[in-house]
Amino acid sequence: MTIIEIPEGWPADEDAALAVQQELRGRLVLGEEGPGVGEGNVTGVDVAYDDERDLVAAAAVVLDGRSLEVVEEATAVGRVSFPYVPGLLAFREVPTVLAALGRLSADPGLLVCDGYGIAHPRRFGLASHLGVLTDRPAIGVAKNPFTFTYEQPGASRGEFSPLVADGETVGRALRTRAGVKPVFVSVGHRVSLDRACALTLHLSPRFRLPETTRHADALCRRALRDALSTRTL
DNA sequence: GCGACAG
DNA sequence: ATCTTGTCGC
Repeated sequence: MTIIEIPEGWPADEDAALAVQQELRGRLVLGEEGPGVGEGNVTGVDVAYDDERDLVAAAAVVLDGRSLEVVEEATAVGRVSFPYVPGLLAFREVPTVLAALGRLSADPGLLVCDGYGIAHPRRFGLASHLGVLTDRPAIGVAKNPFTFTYEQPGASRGEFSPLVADGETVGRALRTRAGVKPVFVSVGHRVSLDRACALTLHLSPRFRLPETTRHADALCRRALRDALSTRTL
């Protein structure tokens, strides 16, 4: 199996990463409504790590936007390209995720990321970063509130409350399952917040997390396990 | 200065 | 993210 190399010129430290982030932030497109619910494909992306061996496995799983059936899967294994720094998560995941996406033959359609979009210290989280680099609509569905504040949304599925940063609404705490902790949705690129939430609900008919991220999560763990057993090191 | 902090 | 046993429940 080929191990994805870290790209030439990849930021080597936080200052360099911040500069790249600022530059890419200028290409962010907001104000577009985005794909309709049930329209086209939806692709979940996720990664799993083995810090011990400095490896990261990424998965991209394409689902049919209407039936949520799997259309295609792809994986890639790479070297960890950056330490985990809150606010710079994308620099840790992007090279391998792009490699996995590049191995798809189907149209990825909407990108559904495990993390945040513009709900971010500098309004440019993982979902925005991947959206801009691929120029595709993207949303972020995170499992934790990060540094943001929010009021508990109502207990019924579909209820939500604003996710706030510096007095500004940057996303929503959205209840995808009655009585279960909400997920945290934010716009990534070329999708409105209303649409991002409607899509998230459609993608989460049974469990708290969207089917896209559930599939991607299972696949990247599998890919990492396979990579570790297939090689001698 | 210290603590918190997506994955 | 990952380290980790059993256990309660659909």
